[in-house]
Amino acid sequence: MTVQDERADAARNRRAILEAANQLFASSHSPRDVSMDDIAAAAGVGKGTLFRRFGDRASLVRQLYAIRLAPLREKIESGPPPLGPTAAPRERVAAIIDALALVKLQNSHLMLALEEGGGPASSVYQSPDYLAVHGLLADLIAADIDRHRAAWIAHMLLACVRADLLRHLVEVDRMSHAKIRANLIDFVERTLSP
Amino acid sequence: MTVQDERADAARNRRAILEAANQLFASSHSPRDVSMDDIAAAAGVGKGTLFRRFGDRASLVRQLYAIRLAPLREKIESGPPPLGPTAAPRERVAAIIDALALVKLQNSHLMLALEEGGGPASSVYQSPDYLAVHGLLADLIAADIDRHRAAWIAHMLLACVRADLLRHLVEVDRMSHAKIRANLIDFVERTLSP
DNA sequence: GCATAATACGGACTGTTAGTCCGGTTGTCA
DNA sequence: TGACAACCGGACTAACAGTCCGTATTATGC
Repeated sequence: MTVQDERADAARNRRAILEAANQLFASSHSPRDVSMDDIAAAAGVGKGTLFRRFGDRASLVRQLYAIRLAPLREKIESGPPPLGPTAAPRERVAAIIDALALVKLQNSHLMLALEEGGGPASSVYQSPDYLAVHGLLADLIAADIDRHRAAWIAHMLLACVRADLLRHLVEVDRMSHAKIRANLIDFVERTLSP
Repeated sequence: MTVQDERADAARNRRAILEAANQLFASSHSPRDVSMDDIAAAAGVGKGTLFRRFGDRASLVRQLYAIRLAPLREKIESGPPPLGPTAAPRERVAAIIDALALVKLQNSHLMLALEEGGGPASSVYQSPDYLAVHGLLADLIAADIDRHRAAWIAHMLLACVRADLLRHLVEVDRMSHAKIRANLIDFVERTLSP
């Protein structure tokens, strides 16, 4: 057992917790309805174990989020066009926004938990994930479209795919996923045009 | 004393509570740092009084918000152009977004409290205020720009003036209020152009 | 002024939650 | 197999939103 490996029981519990948390968030109307006690109980694990593994609620949610985002991250970092690095900047920005929207639509429960519960002073905007995608978008926009307003435009595009807005469009405005994505792509293209 | 008037002590306490709450939210880093006990104590009032007047935390925050928003609402409903009803739709939309951003920048503490703490399942998007301004913007956009995408565009424009985004732009990206508003106006105009 | 009833007050109380702590247990390795 | 490090569980704490009811204040009719 090398030093950074966890013990077998620890690994088993970690998986059980992630699984249970994901399940509970998915089947709850609001992330607030899911308490840490609920998650521990559903995972068949003591509360102490849950908190020792994940530190606090926000970290648990972030790990769940990271797991769901990993495939997209992979495609963006080293996949084929239009998401990968060899795509033309303009198409790549549109593809990234569309893919983000898709992931958020498909995992809205988790995304809501992430954007909501963060923690006292923790803004979504300071999370490594937001910073990374914002930085990438800003670079792409700066390279091809508008050097001066790149950071600004990147923020605006990301504001348009916030999980709570998407959720509202789906659940209250009854807009289909397809229509949301079509509108979004159109919107991005207009925004990126001169 | 007519039936809808409140007793003198009740009126005094209501004002004290609103004042104290506003003060506390303004001087706190995050709305979460301000508890209802804090507000009651600062207002020199018992907790029961606070909850009897306002029902719950979300209502209190909404009332504070409504007070700050009242002047703008007034200008939009019956003021002169560019905010009032006689303005050309395109200019009016831009003016409304700009004015909203200004109010939010000037009252960021309250706006954060509103967008954050809402309540279990209460989305910002279902509040009467959001619905009202979204409806107005959608109507204006439908009348003059794009009938088909009006509701969508209105949502996107409002997403761009969310309090937490504005706060991030100010406090982390160190963007000046003037620059934010300039970028925003430019962005809105581009969005509303064919 | 004063009696009276309606109204409002305050703070002790409840229920729930995130997060901590430590005595006991289990897995790993020699 | 034995020893020890890592891990486990759930009782515990602190803090919070929201409730309740005996007491105090206010308006009103006389």
